[in-house]
Parts: sequence; structure tokens; C-alpha cells
Amino acid sequence: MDELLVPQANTVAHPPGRTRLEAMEQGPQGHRSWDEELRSRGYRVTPQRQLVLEAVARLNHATPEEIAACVQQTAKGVNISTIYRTLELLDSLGLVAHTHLNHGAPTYHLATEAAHVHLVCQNCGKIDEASQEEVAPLTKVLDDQHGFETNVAHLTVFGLCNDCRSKHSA
Amino acid sequence: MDELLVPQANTVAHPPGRTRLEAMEQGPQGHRSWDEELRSRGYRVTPQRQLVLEAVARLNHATPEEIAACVQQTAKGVNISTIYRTLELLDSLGLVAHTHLNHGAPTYHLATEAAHVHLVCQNCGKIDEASQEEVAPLTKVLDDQHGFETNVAHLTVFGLCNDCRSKHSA
DNA sequence: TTACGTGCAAAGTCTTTGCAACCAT
DNA sequence: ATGGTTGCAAAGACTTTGCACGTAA
Repeated sequence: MDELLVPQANTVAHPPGRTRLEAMEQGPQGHRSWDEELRSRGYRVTPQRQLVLEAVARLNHATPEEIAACVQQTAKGVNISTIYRTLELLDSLGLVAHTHLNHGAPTYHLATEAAHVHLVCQNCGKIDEASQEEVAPLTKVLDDQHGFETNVAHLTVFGLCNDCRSKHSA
Repeated sequence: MDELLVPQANTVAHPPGRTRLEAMEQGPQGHRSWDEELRSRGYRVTPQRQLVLEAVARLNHATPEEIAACVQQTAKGVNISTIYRTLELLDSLGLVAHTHLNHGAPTYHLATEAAHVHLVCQNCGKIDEASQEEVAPLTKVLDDQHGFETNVAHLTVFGLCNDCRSKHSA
């Protein structure tokens, strides 16, 4: 892995300040840190995987390409196919989650974040979030009327954000 | 258009029985039929466009490829790029609408259908629908709390359908 | 040491575009 | 007739895969 321009230790040095990733050290799946989660399932902990996880944590709602760009700022040799493979792995492990927004490119975010709903503005593309509680009335209706169990984490609502709404009426 | 195996008249003959498309004859945009809608905006009425519209009406929630397969059963010479171009046109005219379901492939349906929400089962892929009224509580909350104007027609909810839910607990 | 993970390049899938021929009006 | 439409083929965007080398454990 000659191309990696980061320290060759088990874990890459963190930038100063507390990152979202560090906040994960206590782990999402109960209380395992992300690297223990990998190792305990027989996967290896690599700088690439850490960098991808950090990028997901830092960018929030980023596409694979955006994540690649972010990772490559630190380690420019990381290949895009590694990004895809890593995202798939982290997703299957429940460390990250993804949703399909507008275009078709999925966006990834940390699974530790509270389940939330994405509000995508179809005019400016801005992404807002709503809490799980706010959509409780919806999930209840769907349960009662259709016996449907909503996956809140995957819920995306399209429409017009506050700003674009005002401009529109103007 | 040698490849078209359908009558070369302005409109392709309808199969016996009342189709969803025929029900559109009175038109969605007030009271124009779909072909008047096209002509009045300077677009031409072609057999391809009719076939695509019929396929969308018949399949409901079909991907471009599925629509192409359906169209090609009748007229095997219709090219996939024509399908894409036609869907884009019909979409921009408000004759059809699309939503992004699971994978990323958009699915199309007639815009005449009452605005509805798609309930996608992440286990079996089944697509159910909920009415606009059922999601009113959600849109109200998003409006009140975020000033967000929900586009109900584009709303898709992922989760587990009634059947898969039962099987899961078993 | 062992076999998992990565970089690289090539192939795949889905969609778009340029262009000449064609046809709806 | 005449300009919007289509089929075809090639190009694009995004993602996946095969393989040999490198590396975490």
C-alpha cells in the first residue's frame, strides 16, 4: 500500500478535536468500537476502511464519489473500487447506512446517527432532516391501515424547502 | 419506421376491453386527451408514444426496461433510447410520473392516478399504495416544523409488508 | 505464514447523445 | 415541405469484477 500517505500504524492519526467517528468508539452495536466490530467478524482493520468511515462521518449524506474525494485528500492512492467495496461492507455490518436521494447515486451516513428522515428539496437540492418522532403519525397510519412496518431510516421525502417555497411564491 | 408492426394510422388499434389509457381520453390536465395534450404543445403523436403510454398504464410502476419489453411485444423495432426519450417527454408534460424505488431504477406510472404514496417491501419487493389522505398527518408536521412542502406524488416508504412481517416473526 | 484486502484495468449496467433517415402535420 | 422523431451506434456515468501483489493478524 505504497500510495497511502498516512501513518502505517493500525489506526490513522486523528486530526485534533473530537470527531464523529471518535464518538463512535463506544460503538453502535451495543458497545463495540467500529474496529472491534470488524475484527470480531473476521474482517481486517485497514487504513482504507478507517478513512472511509471517517469520511462518511465527516461528510454526512455523501455519495461514493464524494467520499472517494474526501478519502483521497488524505491518501490519494485509495482506489474508487475500494470505496465501493468498503461502503458495501460497512453497510452490511450496520456501521453505515445509505438512502437513495434524487439522482440515483446513494448517499451514506453513519448508522450511529439517530434514525431520521431526509427532506430533499427538489429545487435547490438541500437536505434537511426530521426526527423519528415527527413521522410517528405516518408510521402508525401505515401500520394500522396496511400492516406495513416502516423503515424510518430509509425514508426520504421530496418537496420544497422553506427557502425555495418563499422564492417560488415571489 | 419500417420496424413498427402495428397499423400505420395516427393511433394504434386498441385491444378489446377498456384500458386504463382509454380512461385517460378525457385527459388529466383538465380535459384534454393525451394526444391533444401533445399536439397542443407542438409535439407529434406517434405510435411509439402511444405504445409507451399504454405500457405505463398497463404495467404500473414499471422501469424503462420493463416498459421497453412491453412495447416491443407489440412493435419489436422500438428502440430503448426512444423509450427513455418518450418517458422523459411524457414526464415533463405531466402525463406520467416516476418515483425512485429500491435499486435506483425509476419506475413510471400514469399521472392520472390520484397522488399516492408507494409502500415498498424491502423483503419481497411488493409495492403497495397509500392514499394522500393517509399521509396528511406527516405533511402537516413537516410543514409546521420545517416549513417543508411535501411532494406527495414522489413519496416512497420502505419497510416490511404485512406478509413478510408475519413470516419474519415466524 | 496465510488468506484477506487493495490497486489496477477491464467489463457491466443503465442512460444519454449525435446523426442521417423518416414521417406527422 | 419541413422540422420534430426515430433507430442505430457510440459515448458517458456509475458500479462491479478478476487478478496479482501487498499486508493485517
